[in-house]
Amino acid sequence: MLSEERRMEIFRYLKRKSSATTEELINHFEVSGSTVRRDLEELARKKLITRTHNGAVVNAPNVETGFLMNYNSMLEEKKIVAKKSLSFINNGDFIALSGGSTCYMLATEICNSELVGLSILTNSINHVMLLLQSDRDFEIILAGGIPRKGTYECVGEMPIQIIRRFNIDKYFMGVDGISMEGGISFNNIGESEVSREIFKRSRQIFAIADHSKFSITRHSKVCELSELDAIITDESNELFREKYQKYGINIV
Amino acid sequence: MLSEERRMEIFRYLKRKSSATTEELINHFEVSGSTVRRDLEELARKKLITRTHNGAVVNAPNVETGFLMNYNSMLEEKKIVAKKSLSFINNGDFIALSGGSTCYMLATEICNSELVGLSILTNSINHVMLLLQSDRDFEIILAGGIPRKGTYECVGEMPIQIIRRFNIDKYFMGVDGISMEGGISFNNIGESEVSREIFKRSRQIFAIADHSKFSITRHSKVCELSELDAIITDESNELFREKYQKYGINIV
DNA sequence: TCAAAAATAATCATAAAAAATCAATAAAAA
DNA sequence: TTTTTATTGATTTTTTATGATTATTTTTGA
Repeated sequence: MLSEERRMEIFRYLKRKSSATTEELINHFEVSGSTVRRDLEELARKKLITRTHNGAVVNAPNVETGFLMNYNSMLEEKKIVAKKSLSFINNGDFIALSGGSTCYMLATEICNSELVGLSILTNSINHVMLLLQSDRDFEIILAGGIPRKGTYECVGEMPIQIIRRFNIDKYFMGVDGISMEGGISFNNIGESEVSREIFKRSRQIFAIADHSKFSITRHSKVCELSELDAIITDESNELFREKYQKYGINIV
Repeated sequence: MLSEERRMEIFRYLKRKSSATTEELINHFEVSGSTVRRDLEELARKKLITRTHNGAVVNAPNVETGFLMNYNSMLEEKKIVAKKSLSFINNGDFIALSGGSTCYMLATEICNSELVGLSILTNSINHVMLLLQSDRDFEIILAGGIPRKGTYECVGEMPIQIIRRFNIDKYFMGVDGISMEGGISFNNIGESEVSREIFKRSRQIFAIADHSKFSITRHSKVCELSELDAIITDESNELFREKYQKYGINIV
């Protein structure tokens, strides 16, 4: 195992368990204490964890930082969600993608798929760059406007005006929070406004999110859970599934 | 196998497996360690992977990766033109940039300048990415629409609608052809249409082009030379200068 | 508060890998 | 063709990662 890989794994391990002792990591990764300590030191330097005397604790993830970094603990989960989402897309569909790394993953999957005749609308510059750089021949529409630093999503009235021109078959919406009370919610007003407009113009709406987004309420609400056609996620968490399905919400 | 081809293969291999040791790559591609290391070095330079002591890890796909603009010819000339153009921009200006590598150079210069309070309108995704990734705080407006493969410029009616909302101080227009008969011309209808709209909405218009663009007529005309405020170029070619100035055209 | 225990930090040796250098070869240009 | 340039692999020097050892610091409990 590469040292960098091991550091990533250690971080994931910590993220899953919230914290761990050095002893535990020594046994689990079968390396010496020196190595574990050096790795923890490195992760702490990157502000991903905080060292304690006999181990380490993960830092609260900063929601706005890191679009898709190597240390993103949900990378694998996002990939699963993206693959699942892909199966809902048919040849010739007119789809919309929200911003965010889960939808970016979906864009990657679309590029690697056999789908043809797709039209793809998005306000995310990232996604457009990816789609353009692929050798695939999709019809791409970039709902431009004021691009946000960090997330590379265009917000404001301009993208909304562009979105109004279209009738969308399926909207794949990467979200920041999913909860019974708060519905689908975002961290940013601008992004939620754009999202709401796409929502209005779409025949089918799929919220896509890894399990870490569940039971989280962010400040900008887009819609109720009951307004979704399905929530596509990675986990067959029976607790969530039961709870949501009781309210007639389709979880895939 | 060509070296560039092998590098791409190595990258694909790494993408599939997320990471690999140098040893592994040596065996798989049947080349020496030196070669593998040089290739990895190159891939790391392009920000596609991260080197580790005994191998490499792919970078999570993010915006910075992959976008490699081809600054083929006239690099130095374009830089000169960009630097000259920069001197026409004042703090607080609302400027527009056309697509193309000369304007991309200008965007680079703007990022490195001391200018403050700029608003920058463009239909080029490239330029927006560059400006967003800098640590500068400009107001950026991306006139989105249908992005063209290869040039990353948005064309069609949508960017035009966005452009109509603004009153622009200065338009820096990278052009494909400059000639007495053909005026300012472009290779692409879509791009020239967008350009014409910016032209109409701008108080001052600067055509920017290295000397290779002179005496060339492309199929899509944007405006007459007499409608320009100045042509900014690299060469003090007395022949051009005299010829153009005789017709009252300002060449800088 | 102090001392024992435990963990960390610092130091060092070693093995492995990478970088630098150089010569041979292949490809491209004159 | 010859000359130049780029690529490659072998050789060496340097750097890095690791675990063992020792010193220092922190924790804990009497």
